[in-house]
Amino acid sequence: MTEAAAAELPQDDDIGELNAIVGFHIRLAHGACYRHFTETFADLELTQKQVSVLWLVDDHPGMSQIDVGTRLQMDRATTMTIVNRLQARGYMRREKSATDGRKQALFLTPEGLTILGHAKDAIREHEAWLKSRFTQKELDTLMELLARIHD
Amino acid sequence: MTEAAAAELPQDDDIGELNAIVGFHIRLAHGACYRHFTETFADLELTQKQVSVLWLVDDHPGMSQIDVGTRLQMDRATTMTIVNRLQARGYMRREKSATDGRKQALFLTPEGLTILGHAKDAIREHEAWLKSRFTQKELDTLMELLARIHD
DNA sequence: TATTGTTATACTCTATAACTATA
DNA sequence: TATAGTTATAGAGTATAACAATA
Repeated sequence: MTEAAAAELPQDDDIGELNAIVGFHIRLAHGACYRHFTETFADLELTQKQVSVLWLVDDHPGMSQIDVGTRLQMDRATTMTIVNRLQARGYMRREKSATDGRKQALFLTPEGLTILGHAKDAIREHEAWLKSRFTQKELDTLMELLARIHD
Repeated sequence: MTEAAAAELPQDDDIGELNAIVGFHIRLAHGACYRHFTETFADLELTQKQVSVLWLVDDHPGMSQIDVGTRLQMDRATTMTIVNRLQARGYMRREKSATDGRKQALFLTPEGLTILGHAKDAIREHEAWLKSRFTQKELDTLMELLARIHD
């Protein structure tokens, strides 16, 4: 790099006015998490959303797709594609709901339970990476502030 | 919903153990921002990433694609697709760099400057929505904590 | 050799619209 | 009428791999 260019671009990570935009920092932080998550889960071949759905359905066996979508803040159609993928891989099954014929009841298969176990191990690793830069008090603050955005 | 089902699913937004995962809150907060941003920018038909690139190139005229990618934490190929789209819409142009033949120098067109002006207005609206739930001190804290994740 | 841009390719998330079945 | 699931479709971001041009 020439001296003129170096003067023009003082630091490699200088983002100028964008630095004052809150939404921009949320986006960058999310991107960093996304990339680390993808690396951590490369062997399991699971995405953040897929793990969230597996975890949630394991917590609430028999829940409907619309419920999954509501809790994870996804559209019906978006939920559909994710459940389809998990079902195609043998991790989840659909059953007609006994109480409401419009709904499908979702359950993990034994294979789904196994992969969720591995996923939770990987999540612990991923969370440790994320938490390493904060004190517990800072983590509590961060989660409380983030919750105000998505609630 | 039956009483049994209501007991099974106490709250529509109960996400169980997932609530303790930091990465999950980042994802949800990002999703909420993403959706509000998309609504706010529906008329302009610009995405978060597109606005970021326009803004950054306006701040640093003549910067290269690799620089854009580094600062916004994107892959070379990812940067490529976004710049292609902005160029196809007439908002940005490429010039061969005078100092390094491998690089392209990026500039906004007059149309790009105009749309960026409108985008900055929309950003103010979006940021106001985001900031409305925080005090200034909380905002400072939030941005500082988020920066520790993406730096 | 390393860097930058480019092209081709692929996958996931996201959503809208329209249709079917059920409440 | 409203809700839930389904299908089709499309756009955007993300990345890897391979290649060309340049440093």
